[in-house]
Amino acid sequence: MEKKRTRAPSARSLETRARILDAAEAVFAERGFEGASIRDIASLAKVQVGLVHHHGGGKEELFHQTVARRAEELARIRIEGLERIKEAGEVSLRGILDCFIRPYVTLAQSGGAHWLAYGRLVAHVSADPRWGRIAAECFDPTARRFIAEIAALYPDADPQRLATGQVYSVAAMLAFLNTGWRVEALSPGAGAAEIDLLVEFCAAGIEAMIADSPA
Amino acid sequence: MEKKRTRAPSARSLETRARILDAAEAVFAERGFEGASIRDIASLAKVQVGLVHHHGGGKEELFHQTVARRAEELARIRIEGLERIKEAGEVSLRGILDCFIRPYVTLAQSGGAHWLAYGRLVAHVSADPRWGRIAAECFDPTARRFIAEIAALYPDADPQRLATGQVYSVAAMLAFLNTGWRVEALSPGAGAAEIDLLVEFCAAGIEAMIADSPA
DNA sequence: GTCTATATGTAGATAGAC
DNA sequence: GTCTATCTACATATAGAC
Repeated sequence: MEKKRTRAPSARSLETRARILDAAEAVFAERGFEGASIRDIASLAKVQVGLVHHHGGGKEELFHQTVARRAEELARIRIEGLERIKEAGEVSLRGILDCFIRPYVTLAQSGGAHWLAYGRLVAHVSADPRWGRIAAECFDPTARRFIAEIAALYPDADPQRLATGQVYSVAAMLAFLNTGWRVEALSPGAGAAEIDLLVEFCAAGIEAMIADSPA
Repeated sequence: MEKKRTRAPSARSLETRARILDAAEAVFAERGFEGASIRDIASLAKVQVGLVHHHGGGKEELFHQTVARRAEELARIRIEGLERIKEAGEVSLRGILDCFIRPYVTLAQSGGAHWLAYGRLVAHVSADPRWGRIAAECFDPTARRFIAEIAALYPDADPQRLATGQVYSVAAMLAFLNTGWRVEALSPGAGAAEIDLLVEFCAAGIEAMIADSPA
């Protein structure tokens, strides 16, 4: 039985809820699911412990919400970019991968600490099969959309190989985001070049996989 | 002050210690550091809780030992393969990457559940900056050795790009190991082909990165 | 919606007998 | 080295006043 929706939440409630999600994002990202405590999240959000349960609905549900919130925004940006290059008729493997990779990396580098923390959070989700359902819900639809676009470019390629290439590309992107020794040493203009190289790595890898003798 | 070494440990003690490390490996791999409990590890190893502390020396130290144990064996196998192809004069980018990737994947697929669990364990270590020191100690020396070999093949390439390529390759390899939807569907002969494709992805990606305009 | 207080379980670690 | 028993701390979750 679902909770009945009685009334729109107050502005104060919405702001508290956002503060809790922000705090949860930071703490979950830094220490993982089990390492994070509701108390730390409450303290960072400057609310009482009980309020975190009230808004979050338990620790697992809070974790789920934290991952899902930015995933929706990210998916929207990525799909918009994809449709933009399709309308412009500039579809290419590198262009498609760029639409997938660049928004995430750019936001992590210049979009404030939130997106940087989110990168680590996603790394935790990806590293642990336990969160497979969350990953499937939040990330698979967009990933499938991108794989379909690549498949349209290479109609003869084995779809499984394209999917594998996508998985490897996501892994490389997360490694890029979460390997601090690089991002910190970046001079202002270097960021874009780094992204270009990452896209090049993924694109060349995928091309090589599908050029190899088909299964 | 270090503990003084008085006598060789008994066979019984060594076997208990191995059982504890095996159990710790399985539980840490499945639930991560914080999610694992000493009690679960003790229960799986069929020993008392106090014994886990006695042999492991605290939870963090136990985690460290668990990661380090197989890392040493893996490093040895990888380096041996590397020296074998060097003596045979068959050094190539794909050959080097193959020496790095194949032993790990092969062990995970056919070396028993231990190595499969170890793959997940390493994924946890890699995903969390908190374990940077363990990763540096256990994995960096071997990684550096392989980067040096690749650098010798491409003396004009930017060493930083080679290091970046290595990081991406490791990420792709871990993704391959820990993405169950593939391994389970493998027919006996398919495993080798999958490894070839992974090596091809990484090699082509690295080649493309260093072929790009040097910084 | 928010806060105080508390219920209940389990964590890591250790002391001391054998 | 091994096992029993226990210490202390902190976890999640909730009940109930306001």
